[in-house]
Amino acid sequence: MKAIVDCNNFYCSCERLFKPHLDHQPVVVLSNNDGCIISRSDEAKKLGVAMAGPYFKAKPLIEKYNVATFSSNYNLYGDLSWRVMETLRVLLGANNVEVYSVDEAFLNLEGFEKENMEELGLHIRKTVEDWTGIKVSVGIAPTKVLSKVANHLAKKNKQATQCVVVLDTKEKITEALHKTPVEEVWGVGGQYASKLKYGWNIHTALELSTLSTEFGHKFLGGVVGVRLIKELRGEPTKEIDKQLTTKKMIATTRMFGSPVTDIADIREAVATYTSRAAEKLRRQFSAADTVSVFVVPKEESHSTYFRHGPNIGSSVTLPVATSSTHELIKPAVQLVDDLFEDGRIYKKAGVMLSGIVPDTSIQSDLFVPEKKNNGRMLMEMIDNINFSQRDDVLKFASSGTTRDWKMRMELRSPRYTTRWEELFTVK
DNA sequence: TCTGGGGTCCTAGGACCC
DNA sequence: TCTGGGGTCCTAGGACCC
Repeated sequence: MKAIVDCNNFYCSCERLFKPHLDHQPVVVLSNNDGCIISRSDEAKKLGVAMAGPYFKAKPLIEKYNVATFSSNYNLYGDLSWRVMETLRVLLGANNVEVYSVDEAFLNLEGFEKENMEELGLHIRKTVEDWTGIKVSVGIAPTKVLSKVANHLAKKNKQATQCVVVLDTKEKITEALHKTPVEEVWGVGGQYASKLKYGWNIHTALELSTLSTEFGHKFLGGVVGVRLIKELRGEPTKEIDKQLTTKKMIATTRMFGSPVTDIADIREAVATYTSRAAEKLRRQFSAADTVSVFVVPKEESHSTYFRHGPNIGSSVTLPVATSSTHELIKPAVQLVDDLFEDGRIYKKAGVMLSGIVPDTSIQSDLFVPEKKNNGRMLMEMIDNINFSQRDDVLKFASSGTTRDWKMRMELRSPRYTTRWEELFTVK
């Protein structure tokens, strides 16, 4: 059996942890630049605040009902996420925990099968809440896709289920699938959902599970669709179980806080993003040989639908893969100079690292003199200090200090758990 | 006026090779 | 009169996830 543990309204819960007076009050958390709403408390959902909708559109509703609103505080969320995942690792063993996202983890429950699954689920939920203060929902079923279905049902009816749903018999699975609209199935997005409903009159997960795998192959993304249907039927598929350990691409991209016209600002931003991407690279003990940079100019929008402008990008392949920040910054900034056009207004830039290989087996190049690996120790030292603070305390000079392009974060709460000077005080 | 920032996988089609 | 077939690698684009 497999389980998914999912934090309830994670970012909102993190904010509430230090503001207990907000329990049972509507709360929302905004994306970078305070652009979109990315987390809503149950109360905010009930008021009709739209998920992933732009903040400015929801503002009248938010002000009318006095919804508590926060900018994203990733230092806080990252630290609490780490605590939740550690708790799961203590409970089930690190090998049985697959962190899927900041607020979700899959659990392998083989070896725990003999115990009562319901009890196990309740125990997990209670322990995580006791140790971290974060409420979670648990879905348990034979496959990952079905455990997601179980988790949805747990969240939909928190009172009755106590946030734990187990699908361990054919009858329970059939009933659960019958109650689940097709668009709520993990792996069915907007495109497939409307095709299924309006094209083929498929409305529930149960109906979807009865379709042939050939149908899945033809209309739901090839082998992806085949896996989806099999998993819904309770047949685990190997590919979906494979844990992703090292990333094949690492990106850091941001909208600017305000539009930028000065190449110096873009150079600084790209240098900063490169530092961040290189850190991610070193965290997974990898090196990269390809650096890509893109910029996005601001464009007039005439359509009523929101569209991102085109990315104008370019990339360069280095003779040798590296994970050193300074070796990656140089080509990245060079690419900015190639791409930048005087007189244009830019709203976003990004850096992507690819051609990723393990750091230990970097292919050496005959024509590049072998370097002493003294940069590595420096990098590790910087990473350790910055990680302990969950922020950049140390950075490269090319990242700049003026930061005209930096994000807006007007409503951010204190970094309670990672900064001494922002510790929570008890009166 | 104001719409995030990561990632993944898959397919199709073109270039190129033998 | 006759004009293969199979393989690899790369890129772009589409779909999905949180």
